Amino acid sequence: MKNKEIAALFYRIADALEIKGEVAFKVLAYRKAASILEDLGEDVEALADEEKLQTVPGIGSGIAAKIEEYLKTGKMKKYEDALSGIPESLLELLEVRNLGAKTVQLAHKELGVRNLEDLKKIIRDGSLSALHGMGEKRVDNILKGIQSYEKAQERVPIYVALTLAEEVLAYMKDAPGIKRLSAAGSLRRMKETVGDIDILASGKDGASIIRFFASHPGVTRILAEGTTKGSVVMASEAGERQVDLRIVDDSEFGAALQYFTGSKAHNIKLRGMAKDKGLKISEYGVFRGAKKIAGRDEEEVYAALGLPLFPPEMREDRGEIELALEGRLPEIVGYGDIRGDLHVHSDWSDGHVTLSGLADLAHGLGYSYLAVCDHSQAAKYAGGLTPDRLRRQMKEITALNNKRKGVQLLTGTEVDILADGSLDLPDELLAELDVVVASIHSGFRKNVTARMLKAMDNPYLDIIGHPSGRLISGREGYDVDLEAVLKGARRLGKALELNSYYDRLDLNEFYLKKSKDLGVSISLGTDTHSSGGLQMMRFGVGIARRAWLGKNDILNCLSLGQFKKKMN
DNA sequence: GCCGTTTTCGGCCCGACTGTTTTCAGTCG
Repeated sequence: MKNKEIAALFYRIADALEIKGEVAFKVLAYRKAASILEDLGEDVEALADEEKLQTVPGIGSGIAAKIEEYLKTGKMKKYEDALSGIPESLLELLEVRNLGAKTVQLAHKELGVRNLEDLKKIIRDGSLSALHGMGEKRVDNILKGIQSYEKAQERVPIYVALTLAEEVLAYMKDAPGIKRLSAAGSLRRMKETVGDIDILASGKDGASIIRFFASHPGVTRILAEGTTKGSVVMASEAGERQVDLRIVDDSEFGAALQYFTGSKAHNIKLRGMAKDKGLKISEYGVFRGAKKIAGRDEEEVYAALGLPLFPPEMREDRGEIELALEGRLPEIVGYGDIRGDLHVHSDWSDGHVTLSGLADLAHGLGYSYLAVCDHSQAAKYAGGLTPDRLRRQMKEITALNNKRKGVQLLTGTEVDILADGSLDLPDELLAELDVVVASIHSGFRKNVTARMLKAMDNPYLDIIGHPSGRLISGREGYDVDLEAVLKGARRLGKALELNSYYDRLDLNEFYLKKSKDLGVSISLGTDTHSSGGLQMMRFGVGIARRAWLGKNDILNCLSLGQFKKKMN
């Protein structure tokens, strides 16, 4: 797939044009096209082959032609034109906070700045502050921007962000005069990775609330401390994170929450709609002329535009607004709809929790079942189970189930898909298990698609585990044609896993959406190895919601009875 | 550059803050 590659080109064209002072809307159009390509579930090359590029909103004739040119020739003339006279190293300066295109252009033209080192030099020697419109404070702010840029604030996995945010939210409950409090931004939309953490609060005395915020013991640096906005840097599990707090009046909380939750694309579409209706929408409310007609709750804000309250996870401008206008917004799975966990390891292989310990944890979450899926023998590094040991484990599970009420442990395995596509346990044993998850754990580049398809031919296989094999923190994943796997799963009536461990979230939201469209069932499993692992289910559900999955698309929304029937 | 049941031209989301200004440009979210 060349989606990301082409998106990167468009981002750079946008940056270069912006520095050159091109009309803002053109720059915006390139940037929008880039972000659409990045998020596109489909292969841009396939779209181009079918001459369907222009059916994607945001891609018009101009961009489509450039994509086709690049696919055909490996070059894009517009890219070369845009970048001419602009050193590539200049583009990255736009990443520096408090430094925008205008200033970059000025520094480049007047002082010959070509990169970050040049920029630092002209700040040191005072030549930047001598330029028109550049005072001491502006230069000072740019310097601060450089410092934080050099600390490289990359996006972190949702788990890291949510853990930190929930800690801050708990702390902020005791802030003076605080009324309502919520996380916002991509965190609230449950994106798989999060940049800055945005928190919104309502209350009367903004200044003292923000003072309270800034004196949180985990704060390592205060970036801004005003009366409506505070911004700090805090330590987290994955290095430093910026946390922003906004304070609004309680009567504006809904409008502000809607606004700061985004996404940007979703909000822009809403604003356009509002305008067509003669309304204006901002973070302070919905207005007809000077009269405010909504703002207290998000529901009220959406209702003023004739729209239902969208779950935050759906607010991406991927067609949700249009569907809602037709009254066809799908009902998506809720966090409380999960009845069990379908991928859990015990201390029989490489997990740390005993079988009864797992049952206790599941009981605590209100589950009615939990599938014990330890590794099979080929996974020697993980203490995989031989057929004999698995039989013994099955006996112990049965005994445990007879002893206790409430949660049922299901017998299962996460069996390796071997090099030839066969499974690492004999069929007659697989036949006795309640749940068979099959995964690739070795040979990531060797015939993965064919092996998965062959594995699915096995009548006892129920679920393909972590089908793409990617790790969000870095590993690319298998060399696999997921489209073919999806189609195979549909043909053979198999389910695919949404591995809900935060660093996997695999399948990702785009293939989940495709699975839903094809009618392929999805199984949520946390791949738990430790006592905290079962808590990862919320990330899986969050991603499932982002993919618009409903209860009926997910195996573990079934009751125990329904599930067992389906597995037979 | 994109887009269109008022448009194929003329719009394109909105507001705050900051710093630099004599009324506004740049940057950010």
